[in-house]
Amino acid sequence: MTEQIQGEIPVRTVERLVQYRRLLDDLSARKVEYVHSQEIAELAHNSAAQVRRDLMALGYTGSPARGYAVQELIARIGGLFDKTRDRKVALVGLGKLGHALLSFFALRPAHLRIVAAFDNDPEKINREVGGCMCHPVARMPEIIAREGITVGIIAVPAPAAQQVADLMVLAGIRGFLNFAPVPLKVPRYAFIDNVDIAMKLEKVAFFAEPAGEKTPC
Amino acid sequence: MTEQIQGEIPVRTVERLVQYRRLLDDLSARKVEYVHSQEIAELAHNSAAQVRRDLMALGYTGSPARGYAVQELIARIGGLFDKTRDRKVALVGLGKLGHALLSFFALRPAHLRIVAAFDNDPEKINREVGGCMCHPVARMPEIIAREGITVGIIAVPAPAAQQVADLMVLAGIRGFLNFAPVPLKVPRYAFIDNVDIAMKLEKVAFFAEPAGEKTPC
DNA sequence: TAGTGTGAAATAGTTCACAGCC
DNA sequence: GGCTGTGAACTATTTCACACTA
Repeated sequence: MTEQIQGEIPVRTVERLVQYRRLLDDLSARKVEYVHSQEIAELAHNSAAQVRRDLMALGYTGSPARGYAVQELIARIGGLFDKTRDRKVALVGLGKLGHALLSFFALRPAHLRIVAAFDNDPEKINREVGGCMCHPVARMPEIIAREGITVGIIAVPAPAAQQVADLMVLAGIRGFLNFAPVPLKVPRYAFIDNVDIAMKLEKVAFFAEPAGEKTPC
Repeated sequence: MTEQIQGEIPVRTVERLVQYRRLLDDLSARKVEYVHSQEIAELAHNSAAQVRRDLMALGYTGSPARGYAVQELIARIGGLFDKTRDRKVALVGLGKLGHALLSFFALRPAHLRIVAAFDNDPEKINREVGGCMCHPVARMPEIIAREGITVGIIAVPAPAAQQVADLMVLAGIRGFLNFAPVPLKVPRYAFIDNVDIAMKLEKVAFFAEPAGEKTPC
């Protein structure tokens, strides 16, 4: 919907590869050496054909007899994401959500670090929040440029989101993760993905049929 | 991917309708009475044909001359989501993310209330967190059944997620919003949607091309 | 005459099916 | 014999195009 592709690998495939990597790390920890598309498919809840397609996108080819070498696959996927290794991330908006994201991302994808946070609340400015200095939004262009940040997380209220996004584009951000519940306009060469949590919850509530008081299969 | 449809309205359409409702509320606040598909399309960043299709799903038909009546549309979309009005929500997992979600949802979709939170951390049990009592996971079935909760948010670490989901299904939850980075298995009659924030960030980083230091259009 | 409703075309994405290999 | 790689079929979703209406 709001995702402009620019690589040759489809967005969906990349999503699944991230997922596969987790599964493979898990298998690797359990000393599994080879794995078949079927097994990955079951773990990831999709079809074996899909898995094969996705893995083919890596240019890695498995052997019919033993399947795919776990270590090799991890290396391939790691190689693909290697270019994201030194990407720095900026977070704008230190409300409840921004706060949570900050502490959340402090741990999870180890190779992506939030190196700067921005907010306009005087209470927060120039104080360290979750291991990260909070700067005023006005200093954003300067700091983003200096640090060479290319990825930005938008966690500001909806009315401010577009303005913030524009600033970030100008400052050099090329990838956006937008938590504000509005669609943002960014240039074609930037990539944006939206996470609309409130919408997701409404959707889930909508499709949750309480009538169906069936017993589990 | 992990979304099992059971209504007659496509999932994507529901997502967009939630979005449209926000836009319409906005227009309504600005005393706009009629709106054309074109205008909604521009605000929502998609095509006019798409908007017309989506609105047709409501069974509401606009007039060529004036377009769609804003109030009427709001009423229709409201009517569609009316069945979600009294849905109660349970949150499992009061880590950083769970905490943020709790305070986030305390405000946002006013008609969906988190009425119970669960965690196994003795530090949190039986204390009020963000206006909501935190109970031990063991009491989940009892409380969910008593309160008639049908929607659940899973914000526990990945290894515990499936187990928690199973418990919730047994307790009567029929809609899941899963923040754990693992695909969960739920019965066909339950609806599940995943929000994998870490994956999203990796994706954005992957597609953010710092090379493209082009000037904005 | 601009804008709607909708069939038809186009496109994207997923699954099927089978040749080839180990 | 079972599994991979891949063209072909299929499905879902979006866009196009145009008759129709206020």
